[in-house]
Formats: sequence, C-alpha cells, structure tokens
Amino acid sequence: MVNTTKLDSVETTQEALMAAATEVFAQRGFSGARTDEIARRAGVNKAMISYHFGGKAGLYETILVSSLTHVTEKLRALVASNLPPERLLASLLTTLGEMHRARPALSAMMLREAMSGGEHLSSEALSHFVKVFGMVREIVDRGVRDGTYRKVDPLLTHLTVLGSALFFFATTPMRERLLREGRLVSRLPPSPERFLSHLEELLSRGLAADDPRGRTVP
Amino acid sequence: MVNTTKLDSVETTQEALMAAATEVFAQRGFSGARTDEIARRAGVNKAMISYHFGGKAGLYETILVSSLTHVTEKLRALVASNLPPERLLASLLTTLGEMHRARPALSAMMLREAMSGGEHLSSEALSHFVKVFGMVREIVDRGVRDGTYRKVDPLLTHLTVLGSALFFFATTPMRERLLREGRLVSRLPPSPERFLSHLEELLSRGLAADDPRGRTVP
DNA sequence: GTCTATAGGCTGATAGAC
DNA sequence: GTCTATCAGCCTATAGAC
Repeated sequence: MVNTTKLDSVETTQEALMAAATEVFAQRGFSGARTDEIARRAGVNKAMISYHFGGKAGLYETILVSSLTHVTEKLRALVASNLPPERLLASLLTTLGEMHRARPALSAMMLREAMSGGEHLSSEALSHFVKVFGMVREIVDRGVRDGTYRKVDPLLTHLTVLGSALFFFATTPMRERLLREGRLVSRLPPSPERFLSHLEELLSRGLAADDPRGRTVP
Repeated sequence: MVNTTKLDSVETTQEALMAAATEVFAQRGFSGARTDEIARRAGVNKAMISYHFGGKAGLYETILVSSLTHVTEKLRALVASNLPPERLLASLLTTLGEMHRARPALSAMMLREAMSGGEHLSSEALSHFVKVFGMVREIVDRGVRDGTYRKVDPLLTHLTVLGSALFFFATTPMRERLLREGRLVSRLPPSPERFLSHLEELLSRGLAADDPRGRTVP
C-alpha cells in the first residue's frame, strides 16, 4: 500500500474520538452525549464520526466491543493460568484496576449499557459482556471447587465482585464533585488502589472456607 | 376545601407519571427518556408532565427527592435504634430490598444520576444523596467502633455495601434479557432475596473482627 | 385537570469543496 | 481524510379549547 503515513493519522483520529467519546458517553449516556462535544473534546471535526464509525451508534459499539475484547483477553490468560485460586481473585481485581487506569470512564459506560439491557448493542457485541461475566464467574467457581472458598453461589458472588468494583469506579465523578464542594466528611478521595485492596481483603475473608484444611487437588 | 375528590384524582395522575417515569428514566437515562413514552405508560396525557411537575426535569427531580427522602427516613430510624451492630447491617439490606420491591427501577435511576455527578439535580436534591450515603457509613462505622467489625475504612466499606446492592438491582434488566435469550448458564434469575442474604453473609464474615471478644461498651 | 395541535429548538447526518 | 454549511427529524413545551 502507498499511504501508510496517512493510515497512521487515521488511527490517531479514530483513537482520539474513541477516547473522548468514552468520557462523554460515560457521563451523559448514549442519548445525552452530543456528537459536537465528542468531536470538540477529541479535537477533530464532527463529520469524522460518521466517516470513521458510520455514526454515533457505530462509535459507541466500537468502543464497547474493543474494550470488552481487551478485557476478555486478559481474563482468558488469567483463567488459563495455573495460579492458585487465592491469587486469581487478586489478579482479577488488578486487571479491573488496570482497565480503570487506562480508561477511567469505561466502567460507567459499561454499567450504563448493562442497565439499558444492552439496547444499543448488536447481539454479537452483547456476547462480549456475557463472556466477561462468565470468566469472572469461572474464577469464583474454581475457588469453590478447590475448597479455598466456602460453598457460595458463584453466580451471586461474581455479581458482588464486579458490582462493587464497577460501582466504585463509575461513581467517581460524583465523589469528586462532592469533594470539590466540600460536602463530604473525608478530605481525600479514596484511591482506586486502596479501594481494590480493601475489596480484596473483604472478599478473601468473606469467601474463605470454614474448614481451614489445605487445598486438596486429587 | 371543596374538591377533595378532585385532589384524589390529581394525586393519581401524579403517581402514575412518577411510577412510569421511574422505569423509563432507569432504562434510558434522562436524555433518552421521551415524555411521550412516559405519558403513554402512565396512561395520561403528555401535557400533564408540564402541568404537574413543570416539565421533564421537574418530574425527574421530584422522583429522586421523594424516593431519597423516604429511604432517609427509614435509615434515620435504623441509625437511631439501639439495635446491635450485627443487626444494623441486616436491617439496612432489608430496607434496600424493600425499596427495590416497591420500585424496582429506582436503583438504576439513582445509579445513573450518581454517574452523571448529579448534573440533573439541584444542590438541595443532591444533599439527599449525601445523607443516605452518610447514614450507611455511620452504620458501618458503629460496627467498627463497637468492635464487632475489624478496623475497616468505613468510607470504602459503605461504598462496597451500597455498590454491590445497587449494581445487582440496577442490572436486572440485562440479566432478564440474557435469560430470555438463553444466553446464561443458569436457568433461573437470582432473586433479590437470595442475593441480599448472600451479601449479608459475605459482609458479616468479611468484616468480622479477628479478635472474637464480646463487645465492650464502657 | 385534561386534551389537541403546533411551534421552536436541538442534534445527527451528509453533500460537496478542498 | 478533513471541513463547512445545511437539512431533516425528533422531542419538549405551551397556547388555547373543553
């Protein structure tokens, strides 16, 4: 091909749009997000959204699919690893933390989509959600089968794990606003790292098997 | 006054609008909710929204303030009670369960607003959010001071409690859709009751003090 | 209090120049 | 690939009849 340099600049425009759009979609939801604002924040022209993504809806779905694919890869490696169950949960939380660090607004965007029942997503895109949830459930399930965790329901438990983490990340804007306005008791906003280690300890204690026998892998 | 019967019918229209609007706001967000659909679901005329609430925004804020006020009352009674700390958390979860039973869509509406950083709310309305969060924190804090719980950070902990519960409630639409389409492993949707008792046990184990001495109230 | 009809603003998409 | 100008559809709010 001739225009590799041009392709580079195309990717930059696409990436800028995706990054900006993630923030706007997260804060205002699909309908509330205005293409004007997305383009302005990305520093590119409004019309580029239609050109590169076929429109607002295409941009929205592209962001979610690419992010979920990325998370899925990470989790697949985790599930495939031979890490001891007690380490799996910690690594899972670390992965969520990395996702949040790379794209702080992603959690809110995903959460909003889940609350809509996936109405902005194609069936194929929806399956990425299902995959991620399934992998988290698998991690919990393995700890239960292994005897590290007590006999909790993996279905309910994996919702608790994802729920607390996504909620914490997604509600950061409100905590920051309240903090700015001096309406909160504490002076400092809780950092994602502190929250995740708090959650890890809460879960590892809350899920621990009563019987403290070592793991038995027959 | 003369028209008590008329006032009754007024309240009915208002309540129908609030109930219908809660569902639509929860599913589609503030901007995505169309007044047409709200009125249609409520079985009343579109124009009644402006008449009774001064517009879409007024309806939105009225719903949140009235719900949060109601929850605040319940929690205030709880915090004022002399229930032992281990019971307080259980009652808190029960209260959230009752809220969900009465208005299943409320959690999603609140969560969406929190993710927006309260941009649709007046400063006064926002303070209701702060109150509820503060009361949950107070319940955790009391357990810590009492020695029932280990020395967890009440700030981080109360976010976990509210987060898991609200997330579970708010994402019900997606679980129901996936279930309908046969994309989930399990055959049954997890009931709110089962989830809440799961959460209660997880928390009570996860928060329990290492030192099992009885509570000492000097 | 309720309803119909309509106005007016907003916003996503695109045609066409560069 | 990018930009400007513009259009067309949607949706909230309201005037005014009942």
